[in-house]
Amino acid sequence: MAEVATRETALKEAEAVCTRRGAVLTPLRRQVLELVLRAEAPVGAYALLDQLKAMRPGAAPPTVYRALDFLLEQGLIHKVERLNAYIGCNESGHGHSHDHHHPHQFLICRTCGATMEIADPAVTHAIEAAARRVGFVLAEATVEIEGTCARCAEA
Amino acid sequence: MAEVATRETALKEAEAVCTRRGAVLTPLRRQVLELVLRAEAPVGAYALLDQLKAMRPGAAPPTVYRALDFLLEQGLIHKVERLNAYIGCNESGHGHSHDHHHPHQFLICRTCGATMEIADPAVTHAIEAAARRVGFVLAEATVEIEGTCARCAEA
DNA sequence: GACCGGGTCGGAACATTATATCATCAGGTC
DNA sequence: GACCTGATGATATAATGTTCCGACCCGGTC
Repeated sequence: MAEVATRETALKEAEAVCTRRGAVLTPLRRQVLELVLRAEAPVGAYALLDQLKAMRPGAAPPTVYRALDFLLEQGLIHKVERLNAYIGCNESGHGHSHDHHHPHQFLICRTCGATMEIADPAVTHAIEAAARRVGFVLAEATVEIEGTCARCAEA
Repeated sequence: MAEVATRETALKEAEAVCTRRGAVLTPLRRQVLELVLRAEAPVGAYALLDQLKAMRPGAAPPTVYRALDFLLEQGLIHKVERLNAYIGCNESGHGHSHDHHHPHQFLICRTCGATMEIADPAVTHAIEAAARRVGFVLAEATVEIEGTCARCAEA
């Protein structure tokens, strides 16, 4: 499967990114990251916890949330606010080498749940301009677009 | 205070909007709407519940959530996903007469908590274009911009 | 070696946000 | 009156997220 290869690559790169920054991708954090990457759609913290318990019987909510916080901090995953769920950061294409927080947008399919990350410069620019116009100093923008993905729309 | 007048107007208009649609702005719903409008910043459901209890001793979570669902449905309030909080819909300026769901964006100040609703056509258009480009059928977009508002930035 | 300090993790309890379910009541319709 | 519908009352429970304390490891430093 191609996805497996992609995931392996992503994990290796995550490792590299952390090392470069003096952060440590511990086995626990790596496991959680792998679970997030393995999922087809954004995953909830407690779904991750359930899976994690198979490997680590003692796992509790803080176990997962600490790992997620770390991964969010490092920009390796994102949180989808509308779903209270987490998704692997997809850098493909755009030139951010895992910036801690890079501008991005999500397309969330209501039918199949698949969530796609894009980084549209026009959207980013329009948001920056809108903020500037009212003297607002932008720190981070959440853009979550809900609807029907191409595949589900034609079916 | 000007805000009181504004609020009165908003409540009257809400009443009118509901009637026009055959929906009923019951006393409970009206009270919840008023509490939301009265708040300076987005309010959580349980904060509303606490206030509501003063007027309705029997109020429970479903009491508030049902009212909020109705108000969301009617487009009289919005939910701020990043804060799990609710805010009155501000139509001022743009021409939507309480559409059920009109495109809008939030500017959330991390310092003072104030949250401003805007409706920037460029942002809306860029999002529509981005979705169309990948064959995504847009239903609704959440745009929540966090940062520092003009007032807090200069202070 | 002994000691300290930071970072990580285990584990219990708790806080916050939201929903499910069933009962009740008022108003309209047949 | 019997029946339906929409709104609310009331209890319980689910889902999501945090606080707190203590243990442990590891890299310095004396």
